[in-house]
Amino acid sequence: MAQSLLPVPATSSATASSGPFRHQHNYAHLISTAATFPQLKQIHTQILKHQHHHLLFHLLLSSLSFPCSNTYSLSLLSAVPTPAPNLSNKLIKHLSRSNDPLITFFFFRTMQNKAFPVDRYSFPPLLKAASKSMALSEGKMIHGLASKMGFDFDPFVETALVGMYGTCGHISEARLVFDKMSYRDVVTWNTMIEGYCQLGLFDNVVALLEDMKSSDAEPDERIYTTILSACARVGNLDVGKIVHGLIDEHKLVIDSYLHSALINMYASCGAMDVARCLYDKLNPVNIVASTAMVSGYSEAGNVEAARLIFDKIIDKDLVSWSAMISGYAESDAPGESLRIFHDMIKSGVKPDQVTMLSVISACARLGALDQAKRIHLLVDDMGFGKALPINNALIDMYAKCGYLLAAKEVFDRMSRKNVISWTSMISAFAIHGDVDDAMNYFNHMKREGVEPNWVTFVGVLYACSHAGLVEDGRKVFELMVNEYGITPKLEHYGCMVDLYGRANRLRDALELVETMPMAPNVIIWGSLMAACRIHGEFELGEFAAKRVLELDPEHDGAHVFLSNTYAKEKRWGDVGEVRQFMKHKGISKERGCSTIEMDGRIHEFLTADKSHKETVQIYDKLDEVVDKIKRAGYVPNTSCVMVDLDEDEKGEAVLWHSEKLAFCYGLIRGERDSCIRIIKNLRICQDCHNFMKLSSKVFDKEIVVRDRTRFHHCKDGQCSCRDYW
DNA sequence: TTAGGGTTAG
Repeated sequence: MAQSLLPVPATSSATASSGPFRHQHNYAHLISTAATFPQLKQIHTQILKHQHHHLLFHLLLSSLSFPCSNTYSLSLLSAVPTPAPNLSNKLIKHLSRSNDPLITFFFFRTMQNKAFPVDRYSFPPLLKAASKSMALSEGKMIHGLASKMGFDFDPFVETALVGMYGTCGHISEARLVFDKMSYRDVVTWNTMIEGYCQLGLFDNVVALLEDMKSSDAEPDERIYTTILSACARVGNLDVGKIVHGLIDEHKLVIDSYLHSALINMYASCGAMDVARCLYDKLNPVNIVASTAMVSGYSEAGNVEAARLIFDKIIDKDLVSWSAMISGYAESDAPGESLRIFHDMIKSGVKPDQVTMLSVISACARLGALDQAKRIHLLVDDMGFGKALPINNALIDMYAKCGYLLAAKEVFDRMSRKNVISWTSMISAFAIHGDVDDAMNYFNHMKREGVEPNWVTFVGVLYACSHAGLVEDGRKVFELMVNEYGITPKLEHYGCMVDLYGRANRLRDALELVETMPMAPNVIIWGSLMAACRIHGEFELGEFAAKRVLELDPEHDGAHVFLSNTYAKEKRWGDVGEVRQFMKHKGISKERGCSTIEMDGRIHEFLTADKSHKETVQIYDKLDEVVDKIKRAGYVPNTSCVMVDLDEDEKGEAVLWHSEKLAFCYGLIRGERDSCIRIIKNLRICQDCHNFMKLSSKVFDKEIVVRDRTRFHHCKDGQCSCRDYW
């Protein structure tokens, strides 16, 4: 769009006697309406020409609203005559509210050198600037100056000090100032409470609310809004309910802020029923409350409900779009996340870095490499290519799209790396079964002085587990506890149980489950159960499956495991009971689903799927593939199928697994491609694994399959997992 | 019209 020009260009014939620059009020108007930085500079030229130097101060204020003009503004500051105190303070306030409040102190130093007036009104905005930029040392400096000038007993200054110390995390110093105050109003109380809220010190918050009762100040809706927002952030439903109770008790008027804060608190704490009830009473709804509902539903795993609310938001803003994009990115429908993202672009709302993090994460989940590459280019175009969190996400994305080399390239090109970068890379090696590099990078990061955190250890243990390195895993676990002082979490125990289980050390696995300091969850029992299936330990497996069902009565895997186990042992009564229960509850084995990306589109195949428009060719190709690999030694392995089908049925059930269909489609459409990439929702079965290995040799293709937990790179008849998975 | 406090994602 063309930028509006000045009414009369500075190079025109406008002089002191004619045109818009003749009168001072015209300057004032021009300064306030200047739309571009060059326009402002033109006005500057005219001001100097006509010697209206007292207008330079207005010009200075105005120049602050243009980005990247700090040097210019500072030079203006050196030239302006000393203003009245109110104007001087206006400048400080302006600076403190800018996007880069830290510059306030550069300007303030110049102002002091030029002997600009400083009075008690100067201090609150100066302290605000320190808070906003978390600049404790600047804040202390201002505190010192306030004391020197005798303003540190002004209630406004004191409140600002409480705010500054609170924001900078020095809560006891904030409290010290607070306690010494002779007069506290509701804002002071709120500022102190906010400090405690930021640190999640809710006991202090509740105590302070209690103290307020014996003070002159009554808690108002703003205080409650502050607390509710903090409760929402950390998911503290208990205190949130207490606050809700107090609001009702005091019959406070619930304005839209407070109403939205209540909705947000309940939604963030997962209490969607209450949130919904409040939301339905909110009239008119507002974008904040609606966005809170979108996030709440998404987090609760109910993206459909989130979408219904999202669709009704009239003027969607960056936050609401991003909430929906993030909701889908973490759901089972990451493709929808990308579609919404494109809608957002079309609607003209500009994504920010955080939106892009969700989009990258959606790509990672989707595993679609071409999409991923396009998003990477887009992120670079948007200027986010150097941002650390973006690069960390890109590492994860490429790794999960099966392109380990690209992940490593991103990592190598990063000028700054943090623990997340290293951890992402270690986890990348882990899911690709490259335990040596996972270990190398782990040692390398330590040499670089980057301290591993609990997530790093999950990655390293995961790598050990996938490679069956029991002793190494044990050593890493001990290192974590003894040398890094990290208390093992459920995730670490999960890795260890998996490690022992897969390595057929089921007794060790069970012992760990029974002695770990917290209650094992479904994943842990499920992992033990899976290990028992692999190693044919049906008695222990039955025990584990029953523990799984205690925690999740509708767990499909446990029911299937029990049913198969009972059938193997010819306990037909038990088989019938399990089947009956599953039928009654509508539980069935999760249907296998594989996707393959072709010509920029994602093609999805379910087990025995016949809905694809090239179904006939795909099944023909399947017959052809089976013929060819049989000559290379392929023998169908039906051990993963429900055991009471007859052998023919079993053969077909295995033959039509979704990854085989996706592979055949890849063969048909990607003749020239040397690599076929498939994403599968479940673990790959023995038969498909063998099928892929042999196909990689017979058709001379690299086949990359991502299953629920790891990658299989099949080439020349071998798999990177070395058949251990 | 010279100063201090509130809501949404990651």
